Amino acid sequence: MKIYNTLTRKKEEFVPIEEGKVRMYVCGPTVYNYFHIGNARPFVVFDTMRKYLEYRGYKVKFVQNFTDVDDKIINRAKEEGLSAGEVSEKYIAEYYKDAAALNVKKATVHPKVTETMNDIIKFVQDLIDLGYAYESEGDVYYRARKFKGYGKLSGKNIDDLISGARIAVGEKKEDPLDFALWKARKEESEIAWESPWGMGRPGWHIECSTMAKKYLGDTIDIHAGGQDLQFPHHENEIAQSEAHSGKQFANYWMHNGYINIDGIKMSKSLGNFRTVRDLLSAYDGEVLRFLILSGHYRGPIDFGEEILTQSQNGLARMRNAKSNLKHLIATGSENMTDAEKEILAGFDKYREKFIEVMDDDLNTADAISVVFELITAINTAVKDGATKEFAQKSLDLLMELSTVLGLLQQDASEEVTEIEPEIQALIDERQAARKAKNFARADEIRDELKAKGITLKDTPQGVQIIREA
RNA sequence: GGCGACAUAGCCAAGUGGUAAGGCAGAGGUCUGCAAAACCUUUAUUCCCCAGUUCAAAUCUGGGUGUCGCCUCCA
Repeated sequence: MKIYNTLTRKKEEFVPIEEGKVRMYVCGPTVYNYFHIGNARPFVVFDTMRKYLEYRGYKVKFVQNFTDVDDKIINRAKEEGLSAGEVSEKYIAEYYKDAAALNVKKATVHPKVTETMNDIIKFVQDLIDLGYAYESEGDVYYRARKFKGYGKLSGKNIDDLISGARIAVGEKKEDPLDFALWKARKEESEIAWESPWGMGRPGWHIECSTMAKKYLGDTIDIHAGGQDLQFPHHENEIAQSEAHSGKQFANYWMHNGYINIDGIKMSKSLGNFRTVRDLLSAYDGEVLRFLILSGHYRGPIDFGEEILTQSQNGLARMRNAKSNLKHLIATGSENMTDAEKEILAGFDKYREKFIEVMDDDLNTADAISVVFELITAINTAVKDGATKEFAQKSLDLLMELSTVLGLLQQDASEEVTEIEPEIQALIDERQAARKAKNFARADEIRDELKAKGITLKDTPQGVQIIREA
C-alpha cells in the first residue's frame, strides 16, 4: 500500500521493517478531560489504519500512550480537589468508554508515563552523556542545534525558528530553541519523581520517545498523530530518539488534518470544542466514526449539526441494508439459484476496489463509497426476494468491508425474530386486521408498538420487526 | 515576518493529464391498504479567478484572490 509520508512529503510504497509485521506508534491523549471530536479523529483514523493492515494480513503491534503527567492534569487536580493520579485514572477510564463507543479497539499496549519513569530518566541521562542535553538548575534541556536534522519533519529551518520565536530566551537555556527534557519541581506539593537532577518530572516530548523505544524498538514503521503535533512534538521526538540510537526513528510519519468548527480549529485551549461524551448523548458513536471516515484523513473537516445529520442518514442506509439481509436470511429459501451465483461472483469487484482505494493512502472516503455501491447492487439483487444463502453471502461481504472501517459493528436497532408473546399477539392481531382491511386498527397497533421502540415493516417476506437498542 | 494546507453541485465529499465517484437533501416514478425500506430516473457542459504548457487540464506551470493552520500547550 501507499502511505503519504510527512517526512518526504510524498506518497511512498509501504515496506515494513520486518515482513508481515507492523510497529505503529500513535500519540495518545493527555488525560485531564473528556476527549473532543478533534481528538477522536486520530484515534479513529489510525485505528482504521490498524484494522486495514490486519485485514491485509499484517501482524500489527500498536502502541498508544497515555500522558498522565502534565501541567493540565495538575491544574485539573487542584480544581477538583483530587490528586493528579486520581484525575488521570478517571480520564483514562473515560477514554476507554468513549473509544469503545467509536469502535476504536484497544491498543496492543497503552503505556503510561508514570509507569515508564525509570526508562525516561535513563533516556535523559543518556542524552546528557552523549552531549545532546545539559542540566541547568534542576531542569534538563536538549541542545536542538546540535542535532543536524532538526526541522526535517516540519520543514522548518533553525534560523526561521529563531526569528519567529515568541518566547523570550530563558536564562536557564543555552539557546532559545532548546526544549525541556526534565522539569524541576516548582513547589513541594507538586507531583514529582526523584532523579539525578533532583525532584521533578519529564518534559512532554521525551515521554513518547521513551515509550516508543521501550515497546517498539529504535526504529518503528509508522508514527502517527495530529497535524498539530508535527512541530514541535514530533520534531523533538526525532531529535531525541535519533540522537540516542543513531538510527532512523520512524520510517513513515502520518498526520491527520484538523476538525474545525465554523472554519476555526477546534482545540481545548480555544474552548470551541465538542466532547465525544457530549455528542454521544445525541448521536451514536458509529455516526461519529462514519463522519470522520467520510473524508480523507489529511483534509480538514468542518464540523457541525448538518454533517452530523448527513452522517446519521448515510449510516442509516448501511444499517437498513444489513437489517434487510438479516430478514431475508431468516425467511428465505435455502440454496442459491444460478442467477444469484452469477451476481455474487460479480460482487468480488467491490472487494477489489475497496482494497485498491484503501491501498492508496487509506482513502476511507472512497472505501465508504465502494460500500455504498455494493449496497445498491445487493439491494437491487434482492428487491424481489432472495435465497437464504445469497443473502448470507451478501451480508458476509458487506460485513467484511464494514468491519475494516469499524462500521456496522453495533446496531442502533436490531431485527428480532423472537419477541415477547404479548407483542407477538399484537403483531398477529394487526396482520389479521390488515387481512380484514381494518386498516385503522392495524395502524393503531403499529403506532402503539412504535411508541415502545418497535418498528414494523411489511415486506413481501412477512413482517420485519425492528427493535431499538 | 518564516513555513505550510485547502478552494469541486443546495450540503458533505472522492478524483492529480483523457473528458466530473459516492452520500445527504430535493423532484418524478415503481412497489405498498397506508407507512417504512428498497428500486428506477433526475439534480455541476463544469471543478475560486486569470494566463500558459498540451491533441487533451478539476488535475501540470506561473500569477492572483479567499479561507485556515503551524512557528507557543494542543489530535
